[in-house]
Amino acid sequence: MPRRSDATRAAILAAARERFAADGFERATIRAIAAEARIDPSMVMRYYGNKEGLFAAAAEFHLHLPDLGEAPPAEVGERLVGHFLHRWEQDDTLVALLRAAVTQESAVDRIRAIFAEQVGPVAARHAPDPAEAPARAGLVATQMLGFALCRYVLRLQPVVALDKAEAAAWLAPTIQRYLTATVNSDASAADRP
Amino acid sequence: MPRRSDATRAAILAAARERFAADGFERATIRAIAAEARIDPSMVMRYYGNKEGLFAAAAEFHLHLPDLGEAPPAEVGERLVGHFLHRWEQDDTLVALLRAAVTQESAVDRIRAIFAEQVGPVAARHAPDPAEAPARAGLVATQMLGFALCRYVLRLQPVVALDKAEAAAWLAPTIQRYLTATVNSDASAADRP
DNA sequence: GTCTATAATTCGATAGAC
DNA sequence: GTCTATCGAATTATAGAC
Repeated sequence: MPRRSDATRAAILAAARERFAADGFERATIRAIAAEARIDPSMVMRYYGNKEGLFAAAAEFHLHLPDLGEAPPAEVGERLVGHFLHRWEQDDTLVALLRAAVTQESAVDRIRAIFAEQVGPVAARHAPDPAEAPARAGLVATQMLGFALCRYVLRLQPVVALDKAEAAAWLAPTIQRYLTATVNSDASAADRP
Repeated sequence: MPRRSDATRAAILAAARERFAADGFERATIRAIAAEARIDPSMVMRYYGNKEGLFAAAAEFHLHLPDLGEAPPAEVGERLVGHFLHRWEQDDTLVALLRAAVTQESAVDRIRAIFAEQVGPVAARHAPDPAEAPARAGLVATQMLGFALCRYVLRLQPVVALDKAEAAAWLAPTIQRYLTATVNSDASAADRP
């Protein structure tokens, strides 16, 4: 049953995501979050106990990956990259997680879980050997999180300048290889004109 | 001319790199850095003015990339990846930069400069069109910084478990393609068995 | 050069009136 | 549920004795 305070709670979480994403865990103050939500700081404590609890609630995140089980194997990389690029711009949660992960172990745990539970199965479905799924999901993480880091946190100009189609064209073959390539196959494919 | 206090300054910088790398900019306190350097906290202030100045001094970083001008074009990715993997384990500076970049704009500037000034020329030398060098260096940054993030900061188990040879085998073709591939060439090369 | 003492902030968290 | 007032802790930074 919806509580009367649900609107307030939602406003707090939205403000928290915004501040955590923009400033990181340490610099985002409860006072600033409360101000942005136009609410009293003590309400935040009342609802979420402490700053860590607030972050945990704000950093709830699902990739909502589509079912790639029926996708043509050759298009898995492309579809996964497309979904990632789209998902990041829906809200600030992943950027907040990324920024907070530097000092908050709970943020790291969340990111770990996302790739293990949400990307892992995709890797298990498409890897030559399902036992390699964790390693392949990890490699996907290095590229996708690295892209998000450079684009949204570090704001490296050449990376920010890429539009989504360009970014997808560069990243999709990488992800495709991490998910499906046999070790050392195609290791030098890129060299051929 | 070397000052008498140079040994002290070096000890402070080494301790600073260690604490910044382990805890990030906010959580690494001047007190803790001074304690690790076995020196009085006020000395740190005396030498470096403030925490920001200390960080700037500690985050001086050079990749020391070898000259890849004479390298076989097909091996540029492999060599660059090998050098990166080796360089990270020499000291904590890059990890410190990565951790601090979340809240310190000066750390971001440093990272930007590293890729623009140190990786950019490699890209300019080997890209089909030198005008694309910044974009290609940026793509290299997404993968190499993403790998460092997952391995040293987030410590994702499957990524930590890779030994250097395995990591290089996976990453080298990616970097090779970002540096040298014509757009859309080899986009589906990884699909072939 | 080195250390003590402390100023000046800032923030998370709590107590309690209404 | 909401707000005021404030505590207590931690930190950067400074002033000044030795």
